[in-house]
Amino acid sequence: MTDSPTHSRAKGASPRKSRDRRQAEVTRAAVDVFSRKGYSAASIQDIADKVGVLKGSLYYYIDSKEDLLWRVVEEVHEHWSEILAETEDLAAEPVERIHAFIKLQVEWYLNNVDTVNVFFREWQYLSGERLKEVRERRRRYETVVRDLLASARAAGDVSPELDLRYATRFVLAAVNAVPDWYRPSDGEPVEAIATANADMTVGLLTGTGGFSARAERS
Amino acid sequence: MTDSPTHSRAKGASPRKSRDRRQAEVTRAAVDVFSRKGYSAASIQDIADKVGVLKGSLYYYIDSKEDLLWRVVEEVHEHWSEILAETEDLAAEPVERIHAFIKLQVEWYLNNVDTVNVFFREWQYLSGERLKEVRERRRRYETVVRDLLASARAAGDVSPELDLRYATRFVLAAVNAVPDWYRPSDGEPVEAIATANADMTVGLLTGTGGFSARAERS
Amino acid sequence: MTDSPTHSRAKGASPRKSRDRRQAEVTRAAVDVFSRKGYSAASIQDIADKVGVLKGSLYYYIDSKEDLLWRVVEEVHEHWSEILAETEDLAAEPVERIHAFIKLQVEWYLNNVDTVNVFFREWQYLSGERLKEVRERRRRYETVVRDLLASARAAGDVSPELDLRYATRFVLAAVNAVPDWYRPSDGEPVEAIATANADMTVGLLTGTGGFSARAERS
Amino acid sequence: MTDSPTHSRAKGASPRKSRDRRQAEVTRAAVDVFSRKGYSAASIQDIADKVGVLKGSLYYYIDSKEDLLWRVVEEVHEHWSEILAETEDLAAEPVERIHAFIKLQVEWYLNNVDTVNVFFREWQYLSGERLKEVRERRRRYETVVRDLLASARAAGDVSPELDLRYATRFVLAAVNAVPDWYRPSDGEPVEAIATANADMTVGLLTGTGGFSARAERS
DNA sequence: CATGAATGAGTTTTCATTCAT
DNA sequence: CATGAATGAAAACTCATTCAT
Repeated sequence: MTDSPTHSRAKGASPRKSRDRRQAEVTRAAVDVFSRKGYSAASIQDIADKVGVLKGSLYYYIDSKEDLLWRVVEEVHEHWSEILAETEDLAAEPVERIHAFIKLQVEWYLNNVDTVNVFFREWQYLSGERLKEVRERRRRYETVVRDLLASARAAGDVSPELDLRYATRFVLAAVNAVPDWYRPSDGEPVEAIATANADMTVGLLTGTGGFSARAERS
Repeated sequence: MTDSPTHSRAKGASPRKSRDRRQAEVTRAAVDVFSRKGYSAASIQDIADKVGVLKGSLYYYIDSKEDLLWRVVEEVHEHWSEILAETEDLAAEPVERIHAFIKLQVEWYLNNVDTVNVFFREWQYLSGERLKEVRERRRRYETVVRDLLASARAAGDVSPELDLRYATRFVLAAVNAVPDWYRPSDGEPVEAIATANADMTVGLLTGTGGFSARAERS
Repeated sequence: MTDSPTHSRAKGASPRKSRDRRQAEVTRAAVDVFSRKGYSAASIQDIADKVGVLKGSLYYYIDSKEDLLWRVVEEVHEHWSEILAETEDLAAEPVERIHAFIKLQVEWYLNNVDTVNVFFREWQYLSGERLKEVRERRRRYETVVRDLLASARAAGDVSPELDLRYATRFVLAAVNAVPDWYRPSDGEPVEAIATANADMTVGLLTGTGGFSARAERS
Repeated sequence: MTDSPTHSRAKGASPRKSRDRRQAEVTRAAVDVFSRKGYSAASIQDIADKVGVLKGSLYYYIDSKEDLLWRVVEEVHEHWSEILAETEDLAAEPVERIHAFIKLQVEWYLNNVDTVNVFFREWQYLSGERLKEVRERRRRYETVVRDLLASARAAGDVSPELDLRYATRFVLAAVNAVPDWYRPSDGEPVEAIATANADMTVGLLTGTGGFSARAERS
């Protein structure tokens, strides 16, 4: 009821920081549990166990289970904002921008496999305003990618007959599918995978090479 | 439509048939509910409501909730068996067999979007022996596809440097992703999508064409 | 709806007899299941399985689950009536009548272990009038046994200080406990056990011998 | 009655103690309900009602219904361990040790009639490892009793012809049967019953007296 | 007689959430 | 901040019983 911050901060960081650290810890635990069990099947208990506090104590950091999912989703949203901005800021030919985009995207996805997997598999369990927001973000994200492709087409780098709808789906599928089969234990360097993927996809779009070429390049 | 094989049943189908019909009805309801809510979040109640019986009555047709998921999974397994057999029986060049395989696969996936989606999203919720079996089936399925690609490589239709692991994943990702974005309401004919997909993927593998070429062919 | 007994009796016994046979079969199955699982834990399904009919079909032979328990109880009741009558009819000294009673009782109990076990363990699950009747029968049974002991005391065969309440309980405990540890597979002849038990108990009452003497006699 | 060991708890006991008290309360309720309805027929609801909490709340204290039964069983197991140790520690003649054992046993059984009744009637509903453990404990318990009798025989206190198997069963039956007919409301002092039972059984074994003698001694 | 199908009330168990201390 | 305790709604599943055919 009465908060005396000075008293409780004898040693260690500020309470603000400590709280943030806890928050992050909780989110990380949620990502881990959700990615292994799935959002619906996971229980608050599982996450509390992972964090090492009692179930009830979690509610100091969250308002609801959905909250936890929302944070995961927000992480991806934020990343999307950044990557789209970065890509747009790039002073380069459309095709190169596309290549950069794919590479960055795959790289981040691979470095955050669990987060990404939870995002793609579970976002539909959000409700109300939040559900609407994910839908909207996804729509915008797709639009940006489509625009990217459109500008490449306008620049004459890809066939003028390219069906944008198909191509967009294809590019996104190629990127999104990666965390589905990626196993960190395989030891393949993230960067190599990302480059290979970008090379290949761009080669596909421009007609300068497909699979057969991939090996030679990498 | 209903044939009464014996004279012993004036009206109504044989109990055997009626039961089978019910069973199928229940499975269909399960596919529908699971695909909309996800296996974990779906309740037996939901399915009973859909079928129009009481919750408890469902258990006349099933042994457990997992049973329902299992049936969905089995449908896909059976289809896989068939399609792999069909593909192998095909007296044709490897590349053509690959093309046929992809086309058949995409076609069936699109005609059974919900079933396929439930399969790919929820199979992990199976337990025990069943879980093992899906894993095993998936492994075998992948092996067959890889062998298909290998024979195309051996026949000289694709670059000898093709990395089979990558290529297999890629082909499967392309095929599996389709039901993810397909909306029957879009009105695109299933066959066209399937052909386009097969054309494109084969083009990719053989290096004879990528996206730019797709539009020209179709 | 229409019963045509003549039609269905082409071969085999009269429908009446066939029905009785079925009834007995059902009761036997019930005894078996109840004695292994306990009345509450046993399901009608278990019994139907054992008989080899569908659950619903059982209800042609019974009105309720309790019915089945009741039949088992009645079997014991009938046996009690018989044995008590037999004992009373015996023209012999009280002590000999007691001896005969115990021997007969143990013998029958051992030949009907399951029935007896179900009776003693489950009678309390009866309800209403039936519950009252078992209580009453048990009371009467005990009274008769007590009277038997009383007459032995009156005849001077046992100490005049014998506490009838104790002695009755003791005799009954000795008799009732037998089916608890008896295993038919042990191969001990029923009659030997019964005689030993009777000898011992009578020896105890009359003070002419206890355990040490048992071995010598048998 | 409640001691507050530290000053940190103005009112109410320590959480540890309070929890233990609740646990005990729950177990007591279970004993009561199980002994009246039988384990299978009793419902978690019944027990929750008795404790005065909601059904779901019970699961804060237990893991499953079987858990409750297990606690009852454990109580008896622990008592057995103690009584067997006490008996073995006794520096006395075998016969006296037997007498002491029976007296202690009957006394405890009578002071814990419900617990004991639940134990003997319901232990078979345990499953898995627990079921095995009860069986093993029962076996060991019987072995110890048999050894007790064997040493009495070796000491020459009982007939060398005593059949140990019979005698063990008999002694146990006599002891175990007591809670079956004991009604606390009858007002008979527990100690008197225990002594009488021990006297009688020992008398039987040694041949120094049976029923007739009991009354004189008590 | 027997079956297949359904019912509906009840069972055990889980779980997100709350809140006084 | 954290805990212990409780809540209450909902989940999966069971089962005695009924009944039209």
